[in-house]
Amino acid sequence: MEMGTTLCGPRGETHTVVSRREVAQRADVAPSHVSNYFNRPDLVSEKAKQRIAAAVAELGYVPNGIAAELKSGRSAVLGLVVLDAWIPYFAELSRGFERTAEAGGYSVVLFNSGRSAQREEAHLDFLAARRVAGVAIVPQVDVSSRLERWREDAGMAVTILDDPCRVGADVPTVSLDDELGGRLAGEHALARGARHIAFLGACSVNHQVMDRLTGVRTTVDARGARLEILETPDVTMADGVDAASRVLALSRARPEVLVCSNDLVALGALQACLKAGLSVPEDIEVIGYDDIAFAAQAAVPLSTVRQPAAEMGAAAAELLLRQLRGEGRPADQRFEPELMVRESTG
Amino acid sequence: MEMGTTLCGPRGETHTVVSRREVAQRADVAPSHVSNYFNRPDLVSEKAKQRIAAAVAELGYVPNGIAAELKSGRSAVLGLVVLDAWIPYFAELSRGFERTAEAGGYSVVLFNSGRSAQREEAHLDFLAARRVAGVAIVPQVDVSSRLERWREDAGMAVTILDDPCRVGADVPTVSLDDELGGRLAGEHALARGARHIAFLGACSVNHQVMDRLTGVRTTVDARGARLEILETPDVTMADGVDAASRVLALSRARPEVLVCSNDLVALGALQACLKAGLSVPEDIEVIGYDDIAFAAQAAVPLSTVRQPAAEMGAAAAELLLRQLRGEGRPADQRFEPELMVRESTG
DNA sequence: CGCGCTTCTTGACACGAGTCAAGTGCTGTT
DNA sequence: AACAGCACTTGACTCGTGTCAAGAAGCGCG
Repeated sequence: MEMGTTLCGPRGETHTVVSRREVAQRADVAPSHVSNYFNRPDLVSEKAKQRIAAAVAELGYVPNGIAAELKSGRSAVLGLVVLDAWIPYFAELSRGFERTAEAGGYSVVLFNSGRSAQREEAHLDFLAARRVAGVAIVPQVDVSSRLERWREDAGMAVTILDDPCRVGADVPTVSLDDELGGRLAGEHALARGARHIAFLGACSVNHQVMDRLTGVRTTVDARGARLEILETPDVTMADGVDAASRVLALSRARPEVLVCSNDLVALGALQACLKAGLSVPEDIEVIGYDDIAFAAQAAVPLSTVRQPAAEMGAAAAELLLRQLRGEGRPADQRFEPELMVRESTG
Repeated sequence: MEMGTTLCGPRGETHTVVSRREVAQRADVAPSHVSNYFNRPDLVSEKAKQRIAAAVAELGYVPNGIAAELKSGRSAVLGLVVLDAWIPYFAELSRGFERTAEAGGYSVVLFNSGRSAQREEAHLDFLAARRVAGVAIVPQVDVSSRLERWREDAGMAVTILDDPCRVGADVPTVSLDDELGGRLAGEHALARGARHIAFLGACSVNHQVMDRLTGVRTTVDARGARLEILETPDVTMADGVDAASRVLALSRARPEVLVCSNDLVALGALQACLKAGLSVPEDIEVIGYDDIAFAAQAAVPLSTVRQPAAEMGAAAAELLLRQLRGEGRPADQRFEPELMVRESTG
């Protein structure tokens, strides 16, 4: 008897994958009864249960989830697309998302766009093709109209983790007031008497960073202080080291405070300052953004603007779950940043 | 005409998902020709191509990847199960894995077991049901026999990121010599004249940590020095703070070096020491493990035993790809740790 | 014995694609 | 005019499941 699908390996070796037909045959029941055994066990007699259980064990049968999904038309999976999961902020966010999604009975597949619009699109294509139940994304470019169509036409749950005013179409968002975050950082710096501030970050690459800069600029302009901007290609520690070195190389008129677009840049800048023999905060102050776990733990504990990453991830998942429970289009979720004052600003 | 699958939302709203049938009808071709359009465009005339393309665009048709997978029996996805993706070491590892997998044409789904055997099993169930092409796992318990069966019976690619001697069955592994790592740390400490060493970590929870401890113990015993062990529940910074505090509370006979089971614990321990008014490395020395990016960046740059996380992740993916290319059971990959001496040990 | 009722059990039919042998035109050659 | 050859196009079948109406078996009751 040649049963089971035979897969031929690349070297000609063959493997047989067990399907419910073989199980049914061995247990001497109809194939559909094996289905009942898994999905509606109350319909199956004790005797049949035992025989099927034995056959399943002997053959090592695992129901094919793909076929089940095909039949039901949608899979119990939520997709999460972030910029870079290895940046602690996104790692935290993913963690919160995953916890909530799992509690709601969904699995999570995680993707990094790596800030590439191309990869972002490829990942969305993948998720769309898999008929995933819902998608949350920290977008690099505006994908809202596409997601809106998914929501409207296909009934998918979608959420964008970005400022609603950046989002063209009508898609639920989870966001944090980055401009306020920038103002908090700026005001804190000015309150400590600064007249010359440098902003370090990838301003032109990223909305959020731009908003933070706008917030800083608002406060600086209001007080007639001086703002210098140091553009970085990315927001890693190396970028921070680099940008800070550039600042310090300017012999005349060194800024009193370095406001950084995130904690990684700030940690890099901090390192560069210390290495240059400056002491923080006496000679120069540093402010970060995000409040990752390592901020409090740096050579000089870092003052920073806290984003509640895990909560935001959880909120995104919650928004998807609400849509999937059929509660309509949920309201946008807006979070507020919080200033954390530590030693790097005295 | 009522075409397309109609999904009924929980509130009674309906959505129609476009299938190739509607596209075919609108383009006035046979459904199977739409298949040709996507998979063998050379068979399709220019005229038909245009009509199909138009229909696809107008209806927003996205081929159902689930159905395609069902037909082919396997999906172009690799699963990666790690303990905690938000621990920097695993984040790095995932990054390496993802890069290599993607270069090989596979998508990656990432799971955290959170050190729970239950969740680990649930994730493996999920991957098995999805007929994923390959699975790599950093195991919490011994899952090797199960994976071996997958490889033998179903022709799946599998890899375990663990010491081969911990792995019962015949499954390709990627590992690092943790005992050597422990010896490196121990020898370094002793070479600096230490006679009393404390080891901080979750020894009983984790093979790797236990091996590191064994390595340390070997060197310590060989020199007749004293070794004290501080068990922690997990390997977070908080655990490090806690364990170090316990060490410092012992008024008599403070150890000269704290050897930690990973960098997070070491960073926590470092913080606790500094807060207690001790200076590092003058009053007490600290050694970590992993060499995460933040180790070099700590209050006192951290001496540590480097694990090439990204390379190990990439190696795991490569092992899977080799199996999928039909190159048989690849040889185990063994990495060597490397001592990184920084200021926390003078 | 016949009827209804409950408790299983079954076969037929989707789901949405890929595949392939068979079919339809059309062109060019003899 | 017949036919081979080529370029497309099509319908039927398959993948492994969930669902559901219909069938079977057993049982109690009148």
